[in-house]
This record gives sequence, C-alpha cells and structure tokens, in this order.
Amino acid sequence: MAKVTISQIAKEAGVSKTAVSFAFNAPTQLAPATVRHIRDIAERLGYTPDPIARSMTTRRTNALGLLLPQDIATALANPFYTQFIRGLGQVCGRAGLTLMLVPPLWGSMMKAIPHATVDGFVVLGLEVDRGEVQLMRRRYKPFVLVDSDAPDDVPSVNIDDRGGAQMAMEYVLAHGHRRIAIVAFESGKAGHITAYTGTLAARLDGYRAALAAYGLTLDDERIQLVEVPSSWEGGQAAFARLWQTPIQPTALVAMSDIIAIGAIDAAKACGLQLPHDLSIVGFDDVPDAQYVSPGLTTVRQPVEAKGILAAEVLVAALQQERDVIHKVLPCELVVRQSVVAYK
Amino acid sequence: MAKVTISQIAKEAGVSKTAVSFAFNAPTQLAPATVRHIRDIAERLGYTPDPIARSMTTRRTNALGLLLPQDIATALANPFYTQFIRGLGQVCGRAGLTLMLVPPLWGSMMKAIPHATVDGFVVLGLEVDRGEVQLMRRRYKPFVLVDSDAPDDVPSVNIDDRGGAQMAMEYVLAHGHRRIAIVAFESGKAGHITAYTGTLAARLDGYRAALAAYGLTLDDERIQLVEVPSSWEGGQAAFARLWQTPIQPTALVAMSDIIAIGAIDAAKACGLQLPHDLSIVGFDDVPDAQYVSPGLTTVRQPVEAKGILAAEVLVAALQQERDVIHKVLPCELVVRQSVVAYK
DNA sequence: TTGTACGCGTTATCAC
DNA sequence: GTGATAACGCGTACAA
Repeated sequence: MAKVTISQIAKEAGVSKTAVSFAFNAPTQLAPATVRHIRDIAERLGYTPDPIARSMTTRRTNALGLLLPQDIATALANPFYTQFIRGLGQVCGRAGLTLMLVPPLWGSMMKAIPHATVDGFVVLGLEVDRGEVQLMRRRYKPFVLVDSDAPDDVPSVNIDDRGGAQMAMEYVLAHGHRRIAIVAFESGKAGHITAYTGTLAARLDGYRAALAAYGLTLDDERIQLVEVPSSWEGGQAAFARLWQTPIQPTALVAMSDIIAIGAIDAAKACGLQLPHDLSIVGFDDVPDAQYVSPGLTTVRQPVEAKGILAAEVLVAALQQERDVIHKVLPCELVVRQSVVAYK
Repeated sequence: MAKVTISQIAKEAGVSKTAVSFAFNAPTQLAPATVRHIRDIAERLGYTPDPIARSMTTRRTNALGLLLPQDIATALANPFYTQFIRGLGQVCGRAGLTLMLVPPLWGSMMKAIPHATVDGFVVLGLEVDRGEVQLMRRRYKPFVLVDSDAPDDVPSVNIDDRGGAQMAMEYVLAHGHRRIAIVAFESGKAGHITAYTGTLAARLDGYRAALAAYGLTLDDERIQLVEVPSSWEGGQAAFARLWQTPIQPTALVAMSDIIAIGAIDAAKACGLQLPHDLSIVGFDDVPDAQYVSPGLTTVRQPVEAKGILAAEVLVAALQQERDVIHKVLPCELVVRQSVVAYK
C-alpha cells in the first residue's frame, strides 16, 4: 500500500482537499464536527502530509543549513565545530527548526549549495573563493557568514581574530621567546601570506603587530610559519616538521587548540618535557584545553555564543528583518601552564 | 528581483522547459549548441534549480535525518553523539548526502518526524514510546533503529549491551567490591526496572547476570540503582545523591562515560582520592576516557562503526534493497586505572 | 525537441 | 459561517 495523500482523505471523508487542509491547519474555519470527522479518517488511514509538497507552497522547510568547508567526520573531529553547532542547536530548538549539516558535495562547496533544502545558510570559514557568496545570493535564501570577510550587504559574525592573536603572541614574547613557530590553518595558498584573507589574515596581522613591538617581523629567520590542516593530525605534522629544522623554535603559536594539542602530544611522544622544552599557545579554548597536560594557555573565543548569534541573525532574516548585522565578538587570553619563560 | 525559474530561462532562450532541464540533467539528449545556448542564458540570469520543486518529482531530498531524543545542544555535549554522527558523516560524504539533525519539535519526537524533508531516518535510542515507529512507517521512508528494541521488520543496529554490561560488573565484582551503585540513564519510568526496555533493559540484564554469579541480586541493599540524564551534569548529580546515602558504595558502575566522568569530577571536587576511595567504571570509551584522571576503565563500544553501519543500511534501503538487517556489534572491556581492588 | 500531465499540498476566490 | 473550485509552485517524465 502506497503513501496516503490528502486527496484520498478528501474522497474518503466526502469533502474537498481544502477541508482536509483546514482540518489540520485552520480548524476554526470548519465546523467542529467536520474537523472531527476528517481527523478520524486521516488517523484511520494513517495520513501524514508530505513535507515536500507543503514546502512547495509555503516556501519553508523549517531547516537551517550549516555549510561546512570539510566533510562531516573531519569537522566533528574538531571540538570547535561541535561547540559551534551546539550554539546553533540552541536557537534551532527554540525556533522549532532542524539543522542540516551540508558538507562539500563531491569535494565542492559550490556543488552543495544548490541542492540543500533549507531556509537559510550559516557559512563557516569561507577562505578560498567568493563564488559561494554569489551562489547563495542566487538562491534568494538568507545566509550569514561566520569567520569570513563578509561583503557589506551580507550579515556576518566574527571574533576579534586580530586582537586575540596579538594577545597570544605578546604573551609568548613577554616570556622571552624569540624563536617562534606560527602554525596556521591551511590556506590553500601555500604560505603566500600576502594572499591570506579572512581569519587567517586577521590573525597573522595580530601576530605581526605583536612581533613589531619587539622589533621582529614575519620575515625574520627566527620566526617560522607552517601550514597544516586544523586537526589533531595537523598538529602532529606541524611538530614533526618544525622539530627537524635547523632552528628549533622555543615556542609554538598555534591558530587552533586542536593543532596545539596535536603538537603537545607529538612533542611528548618525542620525549620532550613540556612546557620546559617547548612553550605552546593555542586558540579557541576548547574543553580539552584545560585537561591536556600541561594545561593549554590559549585565546578563548566565545564559540557557542558565535553559534547562537549566527543562528539568531538567520532566524531574524527569515522573519523578513532587513537590517544587515555585522557582529564582532571579543576574545580573551586564558593563562594555564603551557607557556613558561625562556631561560 | 525575484527568483529565477526554469520557465524564464526557457522563454529567454526560446526553448521549452524540458530543454532547459535536459541542458543540465541530460545534455546528451540535446544538440551541443542548444545546451551551450541554454547554459549561457541560465548563467547570465543566475538560474538555480529549486531543490524543493525538484524533490517534488524525484521524490528525493538527498538528505539523511538523524532523529534525536534530545535537543541538539544537549546531544552534542555528549561525545558519544559526536562520534556516532562522524560515522554517519563518513557514509553521507561517500554517498553525496547531507545530514539533517532532527531534535524533538516542541519537546516531541513525534511532532518532529512528519516535518523533516529527508529520504530516510536514523533513529537513536528510542526508549519511551513505539508511536514513533508507526509514524515513520506512515511516511514510507526507510529508517533504521539504533540502540533500540527493533521490530523484526525494521532494520536495526545494536551493540552487545548485555555482554558489555556484564563484563563491566564482573570486573568490579572480581576486584572485591560488593557495595555497588549502578548509574543508569533516565528511563522515564522512575526506576521501575521491570518496565525497562531497549539498551537500559539489556544492560541491566548484564549487570544482573554478573551479580548472580556472586550470589547478589539487584534487590540487595548493597546494590543501589539511580537514574540520571546521560550527561556530565547527570554524573555529578549521581555522585552527590549517592554520597549522602547511609550505605556509600565502594564502586560505581555507570551506563555511560559521560556520566562516569561527571561523577569522577564531582568526587574529586568533594576531596575523594580516586580510585582509592571509589572505583568507577564507565561505558562507551569516549576519547576523554583515556585523558581523565584516573584513566577510566570502561566498556568500549564501536560508536563510529555503529554510525557507519546505520547509514549504510539506510543507503542500501534507499536503493531498494529489501532485506532487513539486524546487526549486533561486540563490546570490549578497556582496563585503565579507575577501578582498584576493594581492601 | 516539445507539449503536457503530474506530484501534493496551500490558498485565494467564490458559492451556498 | 462552511465548504468547494481551481490556480499555483517548479521542476520532471512521457508520449509525440
């Protein structure tokens, strides 16, 4: 037996499709007895309105999309994402929405955008291309850019990446370190720092500012820059790569905690005494940052708040609010044990 | 300017809607020049096919739904869910699907089911009601039940809950403990253990079997049972409640690591020396289990594999494969430091 | 390549 | 006040 449709109910009940629709969506427009009759039959036949057909006319799916730059498994390996999604989830729950995780389709974010049946998108960490923005516009669905350089007419939620990075670097410099490795996310630009955009550029800017105060530049031979994926494995790789260079750093400034933790684990596995042999500072303050040993000194960013805000901006846009919001949230340095003075 | 539809492209290009559709979905059916012409115009006007309209006829959304028993933020606070979702995500990536997180709508799973625009559901931890199963059937979408008692005609993925629980309890008993607290998930049945079903019942069965081998029963006054939410806070609450009873347990057997870790943190905050003052065993083997101090002895279940399998079963069902699969995955005891002999 | 029916609800508009 | 008729939304599929 096939799916039960509204027409079958209408026929069985001897009423029109309109009446059936009203019985569920606007019962006050119908005589109570009719409503009752229709609902009884619907119940007996096991009628469930088809959500797609409904979306067709209502132009609503009651779903928010989270556009990810990586596949789901990779993204969720990073506690940063989990936290962020929890923020989104809070708002979704309040608003009665579901959350669709939209990873790249066959490796491409561009391909994924047109297919998702959602009312709006939260877009995370757009680094590479701007084509995505154009594509989103074409869909005439609201969207909000998180951790990206947003055009003026697109709502955005960011943190003070520059300030946060500056704090981290300043702290390391103030502890006497001068041989410093910066471990960045992969940019897709192979270390050509002038081409950096978004989060990457902002943080590098912060590092640069802090270094400048100590008469250092990114070109200094004591300052190294490596790019790795933002994952635990990336952190491992970063340490491995750095430790076999002629100029071993005394401090490592990572752009994410997951990278920092990967590096910590690699360093310990390599026999180093932390933080004595190597100081490490992270970025994010994920929950594990306080449990890892030594406790990770890091820059706390309000990840969950970012998620809440992003979802709220989107929900507001769904309700036709036209003002374009650009929000920047502050960061804060969390001092633990992973950075010590260079002797 | 409004959304661009297929009709507009057809008119502008001087062809039929069908031709436009073919230009994208079956280019070989059209003369190359026509395809080119249509695509150019579509590009110029910024045409994006509406995914909902497409779903209307294809009866496909290319989305899998994960039906959650809790809201998204709560679920993702539990690393178990994150791991499971990562498993689902792997398959989604391979199959070109998105993943929709479907939390209860206005507090009800039942309400959430009819609205989600998905091709099929993975249902996690159905304890309370069977109405959901009936509702899913009505939608004529495939679904797979995970960690639940599944009817014979509904595919399911489970782990050997009974065996795993038995191992955990045996280990504790073998270490001489006799005053033991069992910390269970909330069942919605207020501790009426005879009404337990699914995971809860199976694990309790395992505990019971292990206890029986030592001449103990669940009714013994030395054996306590408390129910808490499966969360870190739940673990905290469990410890607090147990520690003020007249018969303080010497060992705590938790149904999830997140509960166990919450209890560990509460116990340490209370000044207890672990594992000396209290032995604790968990269930799941989440990543943090090895990082917490003392390292958590626990029952490892293949969470990610469970996710992969569940998604694979669903994807197979989407491809019309009719065989109903019931899979049970094994568990394994992971010995760390959180259980010591009772002196 | 095209015309047209079709999928399945929703929502004016209209009649009793 | 109740309820019906018919158009609509936007692609896809099938016969021509």
